[in-house]
Amino acid sequence: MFEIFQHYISSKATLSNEEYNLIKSVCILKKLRKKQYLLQEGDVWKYNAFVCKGCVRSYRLDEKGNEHILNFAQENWWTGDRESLLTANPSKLNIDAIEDSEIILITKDNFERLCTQIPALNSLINNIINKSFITSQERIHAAMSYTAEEKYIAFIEKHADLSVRLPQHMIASYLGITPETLSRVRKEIIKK
Amino acid sequence: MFEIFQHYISSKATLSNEEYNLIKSVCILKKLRKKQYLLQEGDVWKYNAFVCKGCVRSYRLDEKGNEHILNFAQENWWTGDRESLLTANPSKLNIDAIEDSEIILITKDNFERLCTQIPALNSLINNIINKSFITSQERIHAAMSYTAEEKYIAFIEKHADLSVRLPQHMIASYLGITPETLSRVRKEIIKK
DNA sequence: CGATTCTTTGAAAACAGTCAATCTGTGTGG
DNA sequence: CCACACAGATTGACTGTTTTCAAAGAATCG
Repeated sequence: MFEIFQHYISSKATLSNEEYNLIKSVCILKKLRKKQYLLQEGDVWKYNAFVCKGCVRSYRLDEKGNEHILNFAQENWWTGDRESLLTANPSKLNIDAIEDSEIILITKDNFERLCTQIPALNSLINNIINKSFITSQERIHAAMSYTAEEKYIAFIEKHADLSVRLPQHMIASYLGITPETLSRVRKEIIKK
Repeated sequence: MFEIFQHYISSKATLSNEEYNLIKSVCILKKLRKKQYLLQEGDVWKYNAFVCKGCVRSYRLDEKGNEHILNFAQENWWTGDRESLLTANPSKLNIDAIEDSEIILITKDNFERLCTQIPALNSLINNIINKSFITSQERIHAAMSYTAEEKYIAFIEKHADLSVRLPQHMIASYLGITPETLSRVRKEIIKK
């Protein structure tokens, strides 16, 4: 399982064997069954988490109890709650597994230590945060200016891989529309 | 004008006089008249920009030519287009001044050099990006699960200072609703 | 299989958008 | 200093998209 993480890192940076060993020594391996929680609302999140296998989603609940998916994370992507991690406040997020998954966890303290010891890892993770920020800006724009149909088309174009392994109602939740609307949108698209 | 920037930095980190001088030596001062562009769609953005005085907005245009405001930046906040900065792609954003403003620009190259020379500045800016990311996640959630009224109330609660200096139609644009809807929402709120 | 979960469909309702007209306030030029 | 122009805000009537609620099909899993 660590090999997957190592392979990911090596595609982004050049590290020595000692450095990999250093990283490996603080990795916590976690297997999740489908539907199992990685994080529940109210808990404080204390890790950096890397998805080696499977897929997880992070979502919030509104006052009416509706789920709103904020992010998916499949193989070779990061997950967690940066807000709770940084502020140590109880998380507003839930994260659970959409499929049986394997996750590597590194505690905040260990991760920070790694980052000072391995600058390349530090810039790697800063890069990820930058990308995440850019992605969210794009998503805000989509949420504000796209119709339901445009949102869906943009999603399957950008996330072709994800869109085939996710149930439709989760895509709907991610796009901020109801499953019924998504079903109708798809019907319209197929017509064309 | 640099004093404002210096004051901001000193509230977040402790730097030596030489370090401040180093920063000052690469600062480009830019004054903007109201409505003047800082960045226009299609240009490549190459700076880190800090607002000393005034207020700017960044927005995108959709196919119909409607403006959608992504961010405001008032005194002591950063602006720019991180996507264009990182990828060197032409920007999809426009940034212009809502009020007469004074901005400090630092070119990408100079900023990176500063960050390696002054680690505290590096972590300061990483902190900002983290916060920006958290803010956008919050905004995505709001866009997906709030009604127009809830969006507006959340906005004026979170941005009391901004809400009094912005024209209503810009707030509407930021919230992803029409000026007419915002006007009606306000009417409803006053009623209560 | 049987049970649960997911998707589809229909009809009605709600919310926000559009278009157009009017009102308000501000600033500029004569 | 007034008048006019202009940008912004409000209001009304109407439209359209999406939601809601309910029910029926389809698919998946133990």
